[in-house]
Amino acid sequence: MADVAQHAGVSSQTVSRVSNGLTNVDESTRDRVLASMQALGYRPNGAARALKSGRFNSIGVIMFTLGTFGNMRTLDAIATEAAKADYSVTLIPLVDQTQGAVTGAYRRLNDQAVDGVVIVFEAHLIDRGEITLPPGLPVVVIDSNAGSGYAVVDNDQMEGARLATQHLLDLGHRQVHHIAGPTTSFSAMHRVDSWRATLRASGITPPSVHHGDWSTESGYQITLGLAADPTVTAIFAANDQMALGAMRALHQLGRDIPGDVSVVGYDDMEEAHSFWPPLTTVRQDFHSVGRLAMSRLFEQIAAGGHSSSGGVTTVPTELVVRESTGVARA
Amino acid sequence: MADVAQHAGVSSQTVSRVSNGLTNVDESTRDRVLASMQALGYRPNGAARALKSGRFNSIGVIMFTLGTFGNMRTLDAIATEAAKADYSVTLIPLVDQTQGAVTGAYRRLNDQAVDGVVIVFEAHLIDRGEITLPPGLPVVVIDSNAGSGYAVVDNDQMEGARLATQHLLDLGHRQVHHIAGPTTSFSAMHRVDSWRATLRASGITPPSVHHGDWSTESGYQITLGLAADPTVTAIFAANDQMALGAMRALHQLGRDIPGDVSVVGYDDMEEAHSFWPPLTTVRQDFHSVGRLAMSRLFEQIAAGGHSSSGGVTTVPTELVVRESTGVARA
DNA sequence: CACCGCGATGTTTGCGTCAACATGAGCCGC
DNA sequence: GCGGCTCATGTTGACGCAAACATCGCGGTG
Repeated sequence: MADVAQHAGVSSQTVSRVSNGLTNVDESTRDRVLASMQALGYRPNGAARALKSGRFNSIGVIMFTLGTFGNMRTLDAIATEAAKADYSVTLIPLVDQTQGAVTGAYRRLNDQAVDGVVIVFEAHLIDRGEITLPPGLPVVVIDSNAGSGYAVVDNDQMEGARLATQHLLDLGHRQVHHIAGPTTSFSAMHRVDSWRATLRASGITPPSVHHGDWSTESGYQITLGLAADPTVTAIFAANDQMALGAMRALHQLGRDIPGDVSVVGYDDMEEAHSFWPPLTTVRQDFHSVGRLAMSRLFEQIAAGGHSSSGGVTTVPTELVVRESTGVARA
Repeated sequence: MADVAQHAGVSSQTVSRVSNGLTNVDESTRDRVLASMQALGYRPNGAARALKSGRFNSIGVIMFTLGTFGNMRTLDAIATEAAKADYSVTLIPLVDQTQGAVTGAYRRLNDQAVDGVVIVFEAHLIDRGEITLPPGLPVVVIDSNAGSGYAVVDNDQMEGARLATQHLLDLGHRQVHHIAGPTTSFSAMHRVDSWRATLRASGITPPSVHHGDWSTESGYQITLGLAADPTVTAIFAANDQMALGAMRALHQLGRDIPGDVSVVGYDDMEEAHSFWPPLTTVRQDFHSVGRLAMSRLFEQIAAGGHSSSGGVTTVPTELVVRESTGVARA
């Protein structure tokens, strides 16, 4: 900066003013400074600026895996929103759920300069004390609803599962089987609860639940078992991948979809409308989740990080009916 | 930091030494300092550290979209590698390809403190001068091979397309049709070139190419047109999504896969083995790409960012044969 | 016993920037 | 014509940390 100042024949403070776009600089001086900046290839040092201002214009995102459709879409939305507000996004991946990995992320979080964090994973790890956040740091949790004091933004899991289950009942199916996500996932457990409640509301005793691990393979294996029973006519899978695996198993067993068995997924990933048959599924609005998470985070940052508003913001879900569901056989 | 020093009855420099894990501190002193740090909830200020050291322990990733399978897998690998080396990853999304968006990212890049950047998009934008990187900043480009002076890491697109095409020829198909990615993508164009070359090597005149936009929908639409011609027995799609769309169109038209038409994809996304039928595809090793990109970037960082080694590192691809391809009808 | 060396710790200084205050030149109005 | 005002610009100091250097105490050595 001093070099630029000398080159332009002004003081460094004037360079600072130009670089920050302040108005009280004479136009000719501004031009001269800009030219010098160009000539010397000057770029402001973000670290020094952050040091002075105490703001980093950066938010951290903590997640276990980029591998799931939902996380990815959420991250995309967060990054987009952050960019609009002139914030950058720093990724803090947790390689696995062991204590060591969590501790490492914690250290990286501390070292790193962020104004706030978004946690995209099951927050019970926080509750169980397996991860500790610096006090006073603005935090928003996505895709979970631990009873923690943190702000939470989530898709309406209860409503989504209800819509899916009710849709199958409305088509005349007498029973709806559920391929759930892992028991460690709050989202998965909410969908299970809501599926059960919806069946009970229609006077149906819920069958036993089958837990997969979100993968197509687990959906395939579980369905191979389920479909051995010819009375099974309706399957609700907790995500589109497991629904895809289920459909593969049904195809392989020669069962017609939806003639013999109806299948509903969850997520509405891009590919779902091109599955064979096109998949009826519950659309999650990840973009809104990301947007709302960011706006709640920005609120906290603006408030100095002291408003520990632990409310839950819920984003509505929507059933998308395609061709993998049909009326039950008579 | 001063507070901690006073609380522990030492100088701030000793606190600094403890915080950086230097060895020349008496054990009792270290314990005392650590206790004080805990008690006062002290966490080091990354900005100040970066300011002093000139290192940010952070690398930037520039990408247009998180929405494609390949980008997401690559990002995952990069984040994992970075974490191992104690670097964090800062996302710099480019909302669209307009000049404005690129300029915005450029500004953000300058403001942001990064030790190097990985560019995950078509680098011809750099060549065309639509984006300018600060001189001396270590750069690695992924998924492209612009003739720019930058280090490039990429999957072996030529080999992958050759494997796919040759596989279909080996099965006895007399002609292989290609659903390509958009013309703006280097990867897509390489696959086109290699597909053509492989056909010509067998004395076959390549048919006209059809460009999709990577989406299932575009694969579906193009295949609807292609399959109107009953002599079409083999389709090679430039990614798995378009292959999925192609299979949907074929199902809809009542064509058997692979009895009537064989389909090959590209990427080997998780879901591909659960498509119906399970998709024969070319597996790209995104993890290796991310790993190699990071190691080349770290080399440059270690060398002070001055080694503009513009070499291309190629990662081998592999054909995964499943059930969407079969011998040609007699 | 004077001296050296070494390891633990303290002191000083400056990284690049910007807020706060200081300066100084031009302008207005009475 | 001079006080007071505005606006452009310069000067100073501080943000939190760590490199470089200074100091201190202790044990060993000739």
